Amino acid sequence: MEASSNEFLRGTLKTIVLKLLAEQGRMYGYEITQSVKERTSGEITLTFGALYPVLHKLEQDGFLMTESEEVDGRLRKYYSLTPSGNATAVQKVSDFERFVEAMQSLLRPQNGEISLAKL
Amino acid sequence: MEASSNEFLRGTLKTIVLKLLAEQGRMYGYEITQSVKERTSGEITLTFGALYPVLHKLEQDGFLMTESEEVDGRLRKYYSLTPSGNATAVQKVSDFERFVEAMQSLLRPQNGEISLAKL
DNA sequence: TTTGATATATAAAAAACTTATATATATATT
DNA sequence: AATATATATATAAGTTTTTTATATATCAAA
Repeated sequence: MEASSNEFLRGTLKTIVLKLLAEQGRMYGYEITQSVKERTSGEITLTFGALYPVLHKLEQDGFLMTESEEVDGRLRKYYSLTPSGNATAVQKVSDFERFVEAMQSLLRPQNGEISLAKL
Repeated sequence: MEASSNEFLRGTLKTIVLKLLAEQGRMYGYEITQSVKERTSGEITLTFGALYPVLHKLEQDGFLMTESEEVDGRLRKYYSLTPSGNATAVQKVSDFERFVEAMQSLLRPQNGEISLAKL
């Protein structure tokens, strides 16, 4: 019953994180994984081993800032966007949309394929 | 003037190659790079360093078969799909479309963002 | 003759991701 | 009381994928 690890996720992780933070203001790591799972009906699952390194990298690069809070005796590390993180979020979402359009022009059925599908 | 290397291309290379071969019947490496560049108006550019290893890998995995031909004194290695390659092509294109739908549900502007964009 | 287009290929390095592991608290179940 | 599950972050080892650089070779055009 495991959601098969998605090869297409490669390269989109930063975009997802930046976009969710742009939208939500601030989130903590665990919350991001849950949010992605829910909103995609389980289609996309972020693993912690992938997420945390990405969060640290984005922080290093000056796109994110953090504040730690103790909630119910557990530590939460909230991430939010810096101004340059915000700009990058906008850019990356737009880049992804352009990429998908380019992919559609490759993956759209061409000439002969339609008739085959009609059989 | 270089097309900036596209991070989103990660993980989609095999899908692109399989789909083009499913559509065109047979192609050689160089032809694949040119076709992708043209059809995406330069948006997606496959590098040879990435393409050839992928072609070899797909051949190893039994998805592609090859025939070499000499054309104008130069060697061309034509690739075409095996039956399992054909099935994989169909599967991967469908997987990619599902992935894009999932991504849309993450990247679509939510609640507050629309009004911000309207300012 | 040298540049650009055509054509394939590999090796070294970097980047990204998976899998496994570690730690710790709270709640629900047996 | 013990165990499992959910919450929460983190890192290390290993694999895969991709980038960048390099090598080889023919043909056509400037």
